[in-house]
Amino acid sequence: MPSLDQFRKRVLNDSLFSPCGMADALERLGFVQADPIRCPARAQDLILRHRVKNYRAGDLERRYPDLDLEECYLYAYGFLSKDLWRIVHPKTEKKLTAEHRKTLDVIRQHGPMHSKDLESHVGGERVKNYWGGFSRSAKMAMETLHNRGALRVANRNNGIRVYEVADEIEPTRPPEERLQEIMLATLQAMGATTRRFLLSELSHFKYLVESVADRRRCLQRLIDAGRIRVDTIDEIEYLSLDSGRRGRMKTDIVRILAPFDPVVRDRTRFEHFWNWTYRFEAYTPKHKRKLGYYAMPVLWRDQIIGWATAGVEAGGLKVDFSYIDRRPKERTFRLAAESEVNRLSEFLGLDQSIQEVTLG
DNA sequence: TGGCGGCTCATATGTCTCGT
DNA sequence: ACGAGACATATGAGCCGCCA
Repeated sequence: MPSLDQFRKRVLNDSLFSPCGMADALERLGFVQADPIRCPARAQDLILRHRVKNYRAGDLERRYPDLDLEECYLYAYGFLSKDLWRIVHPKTEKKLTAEHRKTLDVIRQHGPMHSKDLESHVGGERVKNYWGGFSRSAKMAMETLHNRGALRVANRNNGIRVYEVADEIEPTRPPEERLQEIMLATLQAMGATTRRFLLSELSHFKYLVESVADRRRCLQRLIDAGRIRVDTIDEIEYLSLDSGRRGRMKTDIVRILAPFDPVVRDRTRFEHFWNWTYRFEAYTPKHKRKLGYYAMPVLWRDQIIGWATAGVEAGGLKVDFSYIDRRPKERTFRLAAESEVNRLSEFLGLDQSIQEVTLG
């Protein structure tokens, strides 16, 4: 069995592969989580900039229509291949309501549509949304139909979805196999994780396999068949896919990671790896925050040493670093941190001459 | 026409309780 | 002990309408 140190390096290496072309990176990840908060950029962009050569904020949104991608809920909302999308869908066979059928007809007639344009056809009352705020009913209908697989996101306009009618999908494989494919894809995207985390992340796939016990058995069969590898580190059992690639960890690199980066997402694994509790506090009340609205973990070599917050002020990037323990003393750290801030600035298309960095 | 207020869109995690 | 489900929580950007 590998030591914690070896295992952590392997997980980082697998996830933070050398930057390549967009299509290759998307294939290697298989899924990229989306989040709309821009502080300083959307989660999908922050995730991809470490893995795609010369990535600029917004590239995924711009290239989405050509990349044969879909937006869909896997273990979270995000971007995935059409193949994987066809495994997630179709969902339950429940009949659509009259309102939903009408919505679908209108979009079929008019082609790709913005929820604003739909309002004139099906009305747009103000209704309570899933988040407790308010949305227009036309928008809600589109969201429901998208979730059911009847609509797809054609593209985004300034981050706002434009929907079109999706091709009807026939279930090609038995539900147990579909769930197993979803499990493998999730492991590929997230990297090593525990049975418990994987099963809880995928618990909404009840429409494929109803009971927890059966879902657990689906997972066990993958392990027994040797398709999932098991490592026990400090008595914690981790499941992962064997990528077969053994690159060497790039040395002397500082990386500012998104709150939903695959390296960060499993908070329990994060805690085990670095013995520090990271929290995403955008949705915690201001007075209870400890790290900040959108604190991003900072990886130095293979250690998480603290967090950074970033924002744009007067056209320039402003980054503040904070440390769990203390700032690494080496000069190489300062250079690497400055170089990461420059990369972030370039990715955002900002003027580097008005940049402000507080290294702490 | 410039500025401002207000609304909408985008979406997440963490914690608690209750039932098995 | 664990899973399900309810509930609470935030803010930047863009757009529209209104008024000075």
